[in-house]
Amino acid sequence: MELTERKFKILEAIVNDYIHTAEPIGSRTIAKKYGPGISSATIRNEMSDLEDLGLISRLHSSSGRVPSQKGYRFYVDRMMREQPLAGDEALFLQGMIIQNINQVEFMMQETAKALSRLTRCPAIVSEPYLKKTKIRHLQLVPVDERAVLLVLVTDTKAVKNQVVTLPDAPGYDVLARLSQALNKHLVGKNVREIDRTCIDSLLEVFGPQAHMLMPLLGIVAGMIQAEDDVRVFTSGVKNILAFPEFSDRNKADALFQALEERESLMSLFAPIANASSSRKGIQIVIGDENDFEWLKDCSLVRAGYSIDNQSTGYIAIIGPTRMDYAHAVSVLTGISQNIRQVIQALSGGNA
Amino acid sequence: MELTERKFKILEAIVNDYIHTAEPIGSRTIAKKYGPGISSATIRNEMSDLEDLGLISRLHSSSGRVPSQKGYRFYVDRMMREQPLAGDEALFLQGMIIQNINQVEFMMQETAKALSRLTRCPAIVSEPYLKKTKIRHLQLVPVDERAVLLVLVTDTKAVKNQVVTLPDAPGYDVLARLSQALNKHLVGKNVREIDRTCIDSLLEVFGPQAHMLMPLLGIVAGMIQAEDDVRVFTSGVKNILAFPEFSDRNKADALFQALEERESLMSLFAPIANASSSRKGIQIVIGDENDFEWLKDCSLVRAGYSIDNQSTGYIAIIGPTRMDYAHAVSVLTGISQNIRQVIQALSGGNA
DNA sequence: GTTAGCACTCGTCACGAGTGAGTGCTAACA
DNA sequence: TGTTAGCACTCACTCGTGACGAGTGCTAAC
Repeated sequence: MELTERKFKILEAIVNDYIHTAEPIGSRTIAKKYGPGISSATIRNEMSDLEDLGLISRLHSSSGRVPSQKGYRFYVDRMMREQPLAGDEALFLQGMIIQNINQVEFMMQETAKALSRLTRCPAIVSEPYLKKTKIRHLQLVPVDERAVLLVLVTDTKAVKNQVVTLPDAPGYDVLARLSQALNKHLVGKNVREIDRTCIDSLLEVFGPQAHMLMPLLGIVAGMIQAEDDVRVFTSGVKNILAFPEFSDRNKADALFQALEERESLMSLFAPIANASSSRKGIQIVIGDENDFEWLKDCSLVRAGYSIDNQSTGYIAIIGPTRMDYAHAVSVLTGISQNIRQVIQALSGGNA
Repeated sequence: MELTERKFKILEAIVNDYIHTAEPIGSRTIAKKYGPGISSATIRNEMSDLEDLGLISRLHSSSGRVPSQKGYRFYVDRMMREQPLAGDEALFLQGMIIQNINQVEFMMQETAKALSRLTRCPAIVSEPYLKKTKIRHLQLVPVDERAVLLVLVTDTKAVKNQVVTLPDAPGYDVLARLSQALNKHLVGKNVREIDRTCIDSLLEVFGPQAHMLMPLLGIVAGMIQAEDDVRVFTSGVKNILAFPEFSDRNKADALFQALEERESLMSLFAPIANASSSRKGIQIVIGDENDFEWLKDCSLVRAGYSIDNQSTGYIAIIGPTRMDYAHAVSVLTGISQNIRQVIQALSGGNA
């Protein structure tokens, strides 16, 4: 779709205005902003064309125009300009790299908070997805006669733990041997690398007491395979109330509900099938393009954050389709870089 | 304050009605419900007396009456009847005692969910407060050359962990000795019992390498002393939107804000100074009785849950002053008993 | 192709009448 | 002395109406 320079500018004016005011834009308003060289009547003609193209629409016959979903998509793909973070925003992010953060959980929560504060939208952050994370250490901690706590440390210093009940009561020596064997064979591997070969050689080494090993292996596999174990953090959910498009109780309700449920939050981080743009690693899904009913009135802007250039977790915000995409993109870019720095610091690594 | 039988019944009718309808109650409405033996005019006279006593009030000169805060307090302390859980509610709770819950975190979240679902109010649940919980096991897990992960298991099977950087790089043997020493001297103790004497004897035993022990002791102390480490879970925050008294955006906003911040949530579990009733271990704080500005329009109903009759954690709900106190009390009672059962199962103990 | 002018549409706001739920007061009654 | 019926009064709420204004499309002139 090609537009004349003037139509392009008019569409841009409509989108920008509507993003900030949530009010339909009339021809006269644009004529004034666009400069004295053009009359409102001309703008009206142009707007009529834009409407025919499906880029803008009207709420009723005599209202101003609002961008359509197609219009937003056009804007995001073709018109949105890169926007540097405002000075105070950049400073805010600087301050976020707090020293002595040694709990991934805390860092995630703080990230979500920063994200929602800067964008004024609900923010969702998922912790690093273990699938691509390596096991750094495994430890068995006795809890009960037959129960042990299996602690798994990843290379991002995230810690998972689960109590496992063993078939026999393991002596101290057996526990030590189990620990050693698990570490020897599993440390340094990610999920893909824990395959049949690996497990077989582990069982072989352990010989007669292999039956003690099995439940542990199951749990280790479960802990890293199951997406279930990835924690998701939200912040600023109430921000949706500030958008007039959610003043309808029912719409807000559905969103709130979804944002409280882990399952629906995880679905935000699924691969995106529908049309969406990916620019500098930022994906934008607008309105109907979303797969889930509760998101049809919203747009999702998300980014993966990465360690050593491997994507391992997601940050995202949700807002009305009218949201300030350009600003969202710059904030997400900034924050995902931030996380990378912090995680690298955490894992004590040199990038 | 003594009331005649009739005034008592009228007040009761007003409170009960208002709790369920949120509409001011008129004399005629009461006359009809109260039975045919009394006229609305008489009720009006009685209501006038109740108003003089400060138990009910009017929104404007010709409106019906609503209970005042003092009226709710009177109701809670003197009139509220014990109410058994409804059959389906009891069943719901039964179903909650899920097998194989071996993560305290998950259990807490489920509890909050149940609480908010049954009361239709925002629910807040704090995990067991370590101050009264005993250390079951300590473990040092190597993470880096100089960094170790300190894992602390409590007798409720809750697990805390934190990465500690040591002054020297500890060898494997040193780590083992550290682990042993910590366990020998700290296991089975709660915070009060980790005193100077305990620490001194620990340092003495360890002799020349005491400097390695100090940072660890600091962290252990921090982990259990700091109330900071108690996690708080919420659920059903959006429920406040269903109450007409929070249709005002600003009121809802303040509440949402507070319910997202750990600090304000923790304050809900502080000792209660003001007037409040405690009945079967349930505390009720009504409106202005609350210490915090953001709670002045709400009532708080909370209960401690306990293991071996020691209070260790809290569950609570927040609602409008008009909330259904009797029902809240029965739900909180049921759930706190539930938690006790689950935790006992978790800690593998025989009550 | 652009623009001024004009008739038309439609949402919003302010106003006023009507309605109904509720009250207090008074006088009569048991 | 307590209870009740009747009545005048208050006040929030609803609904219809008219004025207003922002916006449009169409037409004719430039």
